[in-house]
Amino acid sequence: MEKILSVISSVPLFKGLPQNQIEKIGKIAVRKDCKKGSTIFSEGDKGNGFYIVATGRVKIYKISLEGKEQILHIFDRSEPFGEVPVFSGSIFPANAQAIENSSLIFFPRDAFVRFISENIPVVMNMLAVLSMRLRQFTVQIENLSLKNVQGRLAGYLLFLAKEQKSENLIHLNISKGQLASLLGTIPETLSRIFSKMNKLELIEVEGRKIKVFDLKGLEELSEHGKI
Amino acid sequence: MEKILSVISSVPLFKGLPQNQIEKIGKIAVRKDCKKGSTIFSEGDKGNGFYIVATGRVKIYKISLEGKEQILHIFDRSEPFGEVPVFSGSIFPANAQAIENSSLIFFPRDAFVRFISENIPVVMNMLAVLSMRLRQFTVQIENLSLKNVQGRLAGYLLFLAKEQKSENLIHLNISKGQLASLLGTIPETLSRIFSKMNKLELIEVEGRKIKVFDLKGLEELSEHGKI
DNA sequence: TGGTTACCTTGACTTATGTCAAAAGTTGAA
DNA sequence: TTCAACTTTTGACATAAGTCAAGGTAACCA
Repeated sequence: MEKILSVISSVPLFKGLPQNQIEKIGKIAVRKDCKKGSTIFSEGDKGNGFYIVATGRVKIYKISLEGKEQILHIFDRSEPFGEVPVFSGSIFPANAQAIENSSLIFFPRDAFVRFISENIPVVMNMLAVLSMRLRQFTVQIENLSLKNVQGRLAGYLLFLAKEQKSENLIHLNISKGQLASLLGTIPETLSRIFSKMNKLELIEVEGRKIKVFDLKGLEELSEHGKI
Repeated sequence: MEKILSVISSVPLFKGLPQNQIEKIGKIAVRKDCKKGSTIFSEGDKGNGFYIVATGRVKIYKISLEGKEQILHIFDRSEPFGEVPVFSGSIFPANAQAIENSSLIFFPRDAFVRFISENIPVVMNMLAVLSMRLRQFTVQIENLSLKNVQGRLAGYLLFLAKEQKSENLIHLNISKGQLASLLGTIPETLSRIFSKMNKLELIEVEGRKIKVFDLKGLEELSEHGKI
């Protein structure tokens, strides 16, 4: 039980809450463990609450009738997901699946709404979370419609480099197949673009490790889709 | 001044507010008139507040370096837009332009935040608004990545038919060029797909009027991208 | 009412990306 | 260690969608 509390108190969503409020919300929370590959919820399911990732990772994705997958987002430790149905309507707009063995904290809708209804700081934090997410989605829509796959990949590599604070060596945190889905393409195309970037001497790919030779070139590619 | 109040009181965002609160928020609001084609804000601008459409229409869009446009959303009467910077960071993530002569109501950030900081119902409404928008964006990302242009157009026509409660005759509320941008394509491609749908005897296009002959076919197209 | 501007359509061509199939590489459990 | 099950790569090919250029239509203003 302490473990839940320690996660809750480290989550930006509950930043600034006094200890007694943290404990209050800890009483609402329920721990759920998910094995890698297990489904957390599916599009159309009734949303009776939302989640926070305690450990592991979760992908949010859509599936076409033909079976093609588009990943909307991958959530890491201490990030909340699945809040949309809490505040609007009641069904999840997408699917969620654990991509690693994960431990989640679940907040049942009614209890949570009751809690925040008297807690302005948390509501304001939640507004900030949703706004950030909207911001990210505008970027994703822009990427899908205004950039080619090469530009999207370059942009993602730059994002990773920044996140990992490493300009020369970056590490893919998901499989290439999943990366393809996140970038809105298929593994074959992604593979071809990787080897193209190799030939252009921008990067060198070795499994999940990527050596970056030409950061400027990647930036160029990310902005114009070509060099 | 009464006009602002009448708009505010009809807006879902402020639904359920008592009259004295409506008046309070009316004192915060500022009216801004925009001619068709005028820019309301640009991506990267500092966001000092958000807007509600009183009359007219506004498009939110992104532009690539090459000049291609992707419309993210078109906002109608009584819909709020530009809230993201109010709650997260400070710059607008996209551009806004009036596509008709429009009258807007502007809410300066600081005064608005001060107001809702003591007004739980409005914050909860705002959470609902942002959640709805996230929902819409997930659909748009799904459309862009998992459907072809034909499928996206079919889906949009079905959406219009529903909105206009008319299964046989629908009316495009934007120019075909703008529709192309909303669907993530270019006018030439859109034009070709319209004439293809004509040949398939699904619809008949006459300017902005579209006669629908085969609703089932459109649904098929929207789901599978082909018949 | 005529003319200018913006909007829309059509045709010929190019290209990025997807499809299908098979080989090569990698991983992990028995 | 070995075999089976994934994952990734490669090749040949198909196709949706974009580009460029030109012509047609509709809309608007003076």
